[in-house]
Amino acid sequence: MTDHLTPTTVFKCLADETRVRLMLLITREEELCVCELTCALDESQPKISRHLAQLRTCGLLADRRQGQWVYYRLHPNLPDWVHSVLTTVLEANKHWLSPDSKRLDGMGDRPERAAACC
Amino acid sequence: MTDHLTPTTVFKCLADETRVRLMLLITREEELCVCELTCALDESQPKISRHLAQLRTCGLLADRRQGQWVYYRLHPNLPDWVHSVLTTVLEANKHWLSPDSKRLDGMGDRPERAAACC
DNA sequence: ACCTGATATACGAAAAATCATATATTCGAA
DNA sequence: TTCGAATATATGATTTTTCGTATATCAGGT
Repeated sequence: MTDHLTPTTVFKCLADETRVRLMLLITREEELCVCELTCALDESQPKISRHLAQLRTCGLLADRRQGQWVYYRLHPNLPDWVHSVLTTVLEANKHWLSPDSKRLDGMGDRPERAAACC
Repeated sequence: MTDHLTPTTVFKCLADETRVRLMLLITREEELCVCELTCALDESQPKISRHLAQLRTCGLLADRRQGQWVYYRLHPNLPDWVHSVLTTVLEANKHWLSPDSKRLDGMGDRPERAAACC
């Protein structure tokens, strides 16, 4: 499903400020819910949701619903090279991402993370 | 000059089929002139030239004129992470690039490469 | 100076991406 | 079953990209 990810497709997905930031934050944090991402990027909810949907449709992200929250993570079948690109970019651009990371870290009332269980 | 390359800028540059192919070919071959790239991608000269200009303006490519030919190479001051992304993508997508590589390898009358000298 | 091949740019037109706003859906609690 | 919080989608307008074609520039040879 994510095997037909061509370089063009992947780069088009990342060719938007909102979407790169989303992808890098998720790469860093493993899993984040929509409200956390909305707060981190300080953008409107529909905007964040629309971009997440696009990343999910392309196969870069996978989502999981838990109660009222929907958590997004890197798609488990992401090709190695895509994963490698993301971590490389993240490592070299932490400063660029820091406004978002800070808002995320300073966010109160973050929803409890509970692994799919019980 | 290429230090202000943000992830967004870089990915926007790569978010076009023609431009990724150009970048990956140049990454593989070190240096190529416009006519070689035009032949490899099998596209019109103005189209190739326009995309090369865009990549040069963004600071991803540098050019050098030698006689009637203009050679393009990765910009010498390219940040490490950009270089790393390019080689990663290239290694993992040789098959995807092969139609272009083949046309390039099969091209007759390729202009002589002469290092800036004499 | 003139011609030719290689490359670059200008100019609309057409296509694609993005956005704000409004509205729908879904879940949990009351 | 009604309500509110979290998330998703639809819609139409606006902006951005991309393209084909025509034209300009520039170097080398005659």
